Amino acid sequence: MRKLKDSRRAEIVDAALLVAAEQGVKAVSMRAVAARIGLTPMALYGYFRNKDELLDAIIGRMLAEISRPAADLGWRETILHLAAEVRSAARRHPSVFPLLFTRPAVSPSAIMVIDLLFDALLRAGVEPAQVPRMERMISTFLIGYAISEVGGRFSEGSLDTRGRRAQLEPDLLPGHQLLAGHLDARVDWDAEYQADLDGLLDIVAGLAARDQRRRQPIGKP
Amino acid sequence: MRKLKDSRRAEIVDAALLVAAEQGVKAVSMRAVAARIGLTPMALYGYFRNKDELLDAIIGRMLAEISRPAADLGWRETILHLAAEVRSAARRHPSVFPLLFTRPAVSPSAIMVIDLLFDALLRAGVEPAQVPRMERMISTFLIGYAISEVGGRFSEGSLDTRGRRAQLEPDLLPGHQLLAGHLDARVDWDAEYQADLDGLLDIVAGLAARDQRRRQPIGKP
DNA sequence: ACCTGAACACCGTTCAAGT
DNA sequence: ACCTGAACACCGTTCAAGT
Repeated sequence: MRKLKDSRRAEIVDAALLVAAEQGVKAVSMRAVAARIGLTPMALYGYFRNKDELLDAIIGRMLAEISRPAADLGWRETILHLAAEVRSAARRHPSVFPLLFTRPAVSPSAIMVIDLLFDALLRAGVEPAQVPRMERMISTFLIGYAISEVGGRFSEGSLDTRGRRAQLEPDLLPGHQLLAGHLDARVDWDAEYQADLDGLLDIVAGLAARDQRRRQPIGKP
Repeated sequence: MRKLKDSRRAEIVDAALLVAAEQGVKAVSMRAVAARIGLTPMALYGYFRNKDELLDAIIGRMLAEISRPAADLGWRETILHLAAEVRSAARRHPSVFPLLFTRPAVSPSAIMVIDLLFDALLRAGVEPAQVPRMERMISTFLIGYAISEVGGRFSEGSLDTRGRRAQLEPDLLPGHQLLAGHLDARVDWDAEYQADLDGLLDIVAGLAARDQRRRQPIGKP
């Protein structure tokens, strides 16, 4: 039932994703998307109530590419898998990814990721009451990092600016001179992501250990 | 020199900030901003090359409200001060803040914050080579968290969705049931921010301690 | 130096109409 | 059921002109 309607919907979302990839999110207009598949702008309103709903569908489509981690992975490996998937989704859809921070995550695929994180945190031994907080922290980091990497906040321009400042105004702040050599260094994003993520997972592990000690009376191993 | 021009510029940025506060960033158009101070849209092009440059000026204006931490604060307190300032800037300008993640941070006020973080991390004892990475991690968290809080990613809607799902599909994922009671709980953002930030600062402290041990041969206290 | 008017090539969305 | 046409109230930006 309504299979035709669904495939039309998918066709529209695909077209929108293409327009975004080729000309940026700014260029995703009802008119441009419709034109790409030979329709009139008004035809889209049979499938999406308005443009925001179309944008939400694009987000959902992008997150749908995230693969489920194998069920036999440990909690740490599960989170690492999801982190890698989120990051590669961002790299595949750099112009669309920033939309994630702009609207609440309600698509089925977003909820899948959240649920998998919940499950991993519970398996890590984090107290249930702390699990939503930890999930928020981890997903904030995952999305924030990916956006910064693809969206330009850490772009070459800004790094250059920082490095140049260190050379031009050496006594700006005590210690800034010390950093001069490191500010313009080529960044190894993979290594940095890994290191930061390890740090976060250490927080999780530490919290879990503390929670377990509390639940287990002293003396009982 | 060119004092008149500067004050006109400031007047325009103020107007843009007002329009954003009252009707959202979407409503910030050259036409609307100009109209608010009795000008023609074209008059703005004497002060800003285009709309993007006006948006950058808005970001700079918002970050300029961030106060410098007292010079005698410890590294931890310095970072906590900046974190609180960033967060309250986000709460003061919820519609404008998300722009931060959208463009590189090159305004003088953004650079001030970055420099102060650099300085704090050096004082914490973090190896200079690790300082830029740590700064990226902390600022990613600060901005990401603030955007999530004000921008709707953690909005009531999405929390409701998660909680409702736990009740409707109890066997969705093992353990999801355990969380049901916590998903709809009212979130204490202040406490959560504080706790997460403490976790991050612990990473910094841990890294610093390791770096210092390495620089200091064993046996020498 | 600072601003305006008119114009161009776009937007999202509503409504009524077509097949 | 699915789509189109015309219209409305908007955009950013260019160019030439005004004072």
